[in-house]
Amino acid sequence: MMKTFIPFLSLRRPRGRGTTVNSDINVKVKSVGERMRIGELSERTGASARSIRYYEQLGLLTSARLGNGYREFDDSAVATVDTIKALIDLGFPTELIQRVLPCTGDAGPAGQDCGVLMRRVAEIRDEMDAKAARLIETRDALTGFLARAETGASVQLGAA
DNA sequence: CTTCTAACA
DNA sequence: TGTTAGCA
Repeated sequence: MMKTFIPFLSLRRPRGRGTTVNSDINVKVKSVGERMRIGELSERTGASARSIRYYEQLGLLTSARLGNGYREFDDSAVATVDTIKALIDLGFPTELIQRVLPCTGDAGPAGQDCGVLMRRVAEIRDEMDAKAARLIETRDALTGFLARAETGASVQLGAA
C-alpha cells in the first residue's frame, strides 16, 4: 500500500517587515533531539508566542510539556509554523490547513485522505491563477491611469 | 527572566 | 492579534 505523501510544501513567506534579509533555504537537516521552548520557536519563525499558542489551540501544531508546564517544541515545529503562516497568508481556511499539514511532512502523522485533499488544493491553486490575472489587469489599469495623468489627459481610472 | 492561562481592547 | 494581569 503506497500512501499518498507530499514531501514538503516548502512555502516561502516574506520574512520581517521592511527588511529583506532572509533567503529561504530549504535544507532539511534531520538533527533529532533539538527542542525548544516557545520563545525560541517564536524567534526562529517570526511568529509571536501568542500566535504559536493559537495555532496549537487550532490543532495545527503540537507540543510536549515540560515539568514546569512550559511548552516544548521539536525543531520540526519551525517548518510547521512557517507553513502555517504561509498558508494563512494565502488565505487558506484553517480547517483546510489542519488537514493539509499532515500531508506536507511539516507535521505528522500523515492521514489517509491526502489524495482527496489534493483536488481542493488544485482548486485553490486555480483560484490563485484567476486572482493573479485580475491583479495584473488592475496593475495595468493603474499603469494606464498614471500615464494619462502625466499627459494631463483623462483622469479616470477606467477610462480607455 | 520566561512562560502559562484567561480576558480585554 | 497585542497586551495585561497574576501565578509558577
